Amino acid sequence: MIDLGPLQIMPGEQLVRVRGRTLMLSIRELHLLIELGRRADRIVSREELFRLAWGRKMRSGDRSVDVYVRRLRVKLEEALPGWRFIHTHFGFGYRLSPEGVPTEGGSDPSQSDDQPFTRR
Amino acid sequence: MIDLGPLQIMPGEQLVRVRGRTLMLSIRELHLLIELGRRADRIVSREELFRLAWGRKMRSGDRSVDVYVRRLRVKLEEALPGWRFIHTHFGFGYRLSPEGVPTEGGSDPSQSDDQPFTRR
DNA sequence: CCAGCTGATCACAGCCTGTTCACACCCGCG
DNA sequence: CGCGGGTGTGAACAGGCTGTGATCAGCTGG
Repeated sequence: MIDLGPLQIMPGEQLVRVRGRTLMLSIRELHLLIELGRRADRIVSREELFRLAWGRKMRSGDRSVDVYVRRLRVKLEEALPGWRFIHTHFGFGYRLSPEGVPTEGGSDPSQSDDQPFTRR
Repeated sequence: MIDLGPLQIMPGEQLVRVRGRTLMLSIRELHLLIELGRRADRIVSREELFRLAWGRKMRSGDRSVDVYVRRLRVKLEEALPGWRFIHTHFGFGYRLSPEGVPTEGGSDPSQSDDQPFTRR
């Protein structure tokens, strides 16, 4: 199991939990998140992400990864308002790492940091 | 990995961390910082820095290095208020070496408030 | 056959970045 | 003290890269 603060990814169980609550994800969304999770805190290129989650080579110009990242962001934001999980590295790819916001009644710092100190 | 106190440069991962938090840098900023890091504590001329980070010869009069040094300074200051990393050597070039805010050195009454906690 | 969902693509808007300028500021030197 | 050149900064630009909403077709269960 991959434990990322409030986010828990269980590849074996084929499910993801946020604060104990199971996230409803489609198979693609799930695989994408799992692969991102396996490389948490590291930058993963679109090509590699596609190869990992789709199992085949990405055709140049394919925006599928972007679209699914978007969908994951929506669902994650919905599950944990104010947190940011998937970070864009312009020209490189994406990186998964939980960043909570300090403006939460009760706060849940877990193990990661909070406060993204650079725009975006 | 290049470990410079609170600053960790990971050329392989294509990312830089400050106190464990990932710094959001553009490709140029990243390469420039990496090359500076590889020569930490040594003075590197603009020409060499440009050649290393841009991969080609610097045209005379090109201010790119200055501009990117500036941007790096802003992001580093933002990530670690009060610290100084990139030092200018007039007529020679730049040198990277982390220096925590010196509470000595004489006059510095205006900005005595360097570390506002650990950023909530 | 219909309704609901999901994967795959598009097209367009908007953001980010690498470059260049222009001008203020600072340094060493005569 | 006045210079001339080096350095610090803020902005403007053109393009490429991403974010996003919508559309379409294939499946599946009812």
